[in-house]
Amino acid sequence: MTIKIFIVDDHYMIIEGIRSLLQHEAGLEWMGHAMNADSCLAFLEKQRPDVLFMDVNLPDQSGIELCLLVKKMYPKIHIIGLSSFNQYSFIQKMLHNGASGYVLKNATKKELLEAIDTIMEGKTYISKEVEANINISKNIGTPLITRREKEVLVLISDGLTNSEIAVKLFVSTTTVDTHRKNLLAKFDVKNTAALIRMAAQYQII
Amino acid sequence: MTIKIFIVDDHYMIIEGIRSLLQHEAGLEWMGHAMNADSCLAFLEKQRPDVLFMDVNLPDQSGIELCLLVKKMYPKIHIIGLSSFNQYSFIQKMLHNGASGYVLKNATKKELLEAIDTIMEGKTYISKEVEANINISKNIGTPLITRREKEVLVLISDGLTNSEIAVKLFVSTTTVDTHRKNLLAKFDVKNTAALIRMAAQYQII
DNA sequence: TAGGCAATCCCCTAAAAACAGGATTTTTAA
DNA sequence: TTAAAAATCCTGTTTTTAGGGGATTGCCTA
Repeated sequence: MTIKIFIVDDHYMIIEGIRSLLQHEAGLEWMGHAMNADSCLAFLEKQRPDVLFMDVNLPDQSGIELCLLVKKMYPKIHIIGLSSFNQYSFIQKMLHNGASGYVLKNATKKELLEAIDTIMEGKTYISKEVEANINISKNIGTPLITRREKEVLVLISDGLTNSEIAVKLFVSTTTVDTHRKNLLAKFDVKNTAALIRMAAQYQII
Repeated sequence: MTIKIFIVDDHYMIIEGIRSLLQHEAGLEWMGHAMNADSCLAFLEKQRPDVLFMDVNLPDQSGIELCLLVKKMYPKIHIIGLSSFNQYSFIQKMLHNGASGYVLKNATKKELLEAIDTIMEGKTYISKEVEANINISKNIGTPLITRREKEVLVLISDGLTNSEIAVKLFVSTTTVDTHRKNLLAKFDVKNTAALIRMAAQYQII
């Protein structure tokens, strides 16, 4: 039984890279690629791969959302998250949304084959490099902020004051102030400057 | 006459991707790859490609520095910068350090061939996508800040208050305040939050 | 050698953010 | 369905920034 492989990624070189690494592998069948979420979904309407490599960042829709969608519609498809960044928040979200694995875009052929084997057995594959980072991230702790907190954070970084944010979000200034306090606490910083720098580093803004 | 191609990139898939796109192209000779600056330099001691694709981010040394080094030692090699990010500061630095071109990692085969042709004619190749971004970046204009202002900016982003910065720099708090005011004016923002976000975007901090 | 710029310092006021310590109501997820 | 989490609101006080004015020194260069 051959394992059917499909990939959705907007980077042509990654598609070619993975294809080049896997195409002639025994037991694998290369079904092709899509370069955005829409064409990926269109493809899945007609054909079903066993393994779907999915870029976390797609042009039309985030891979994180697409992952949830695909898993809901076709639960049998095993999804492997694909990203240049070893970023805990992405990995966490992909796995939460049903991905069975996560590999970086600098993975070797050996790693890819290992990933495919592992997830076809129903297990979860996380490359060692990523795993190490998860532990670090858990320790350092990328703050888990809520939707509303993120909204506020973005508006703060836009240069708005509490009262301006309050007007924009139709809430009281004290509410905004509370969100702000929580953000400072979650990021463990003592003022806005440090908050914004960390948010930028974590790529939240 | 065949054009000899070499690549230095730590992402295996990018290497394979480019190889897959170019390897069987008439007139091109694929020399191989290096995955870090050191092995790239070691390779160049023995062989000389005509075109060298160079990742901006390498594990042991930044591609920006490597570019300068390679150009100094082997001026005849044409370097094409390679990056996932359409970031003006990188592009600018690569070109300043002698690169002849800059392409993104989602380039198509056509684009790569165009890039190679263009730079072999001695011209500079910048993909349209990147070019558009350069113009935007130039218009927005990274503010010209002084040494001292940058010092203050970094300390602000560390979360220090004016008085803490004053102690650290052995100056009065009013001095720090003045620098801060000048920073706000130069970045054309009205508070610290927006200042830090811009500084992060411009990669000043 | 004069003008420009960087770096330093000062005063004052108003606005904003940080700190403290609450409370209530919705949502969400186990 | 129920407990936890998120979102909302409040009253205070203190600290820090922002905005408005200045001024002096020293260095570089046109």
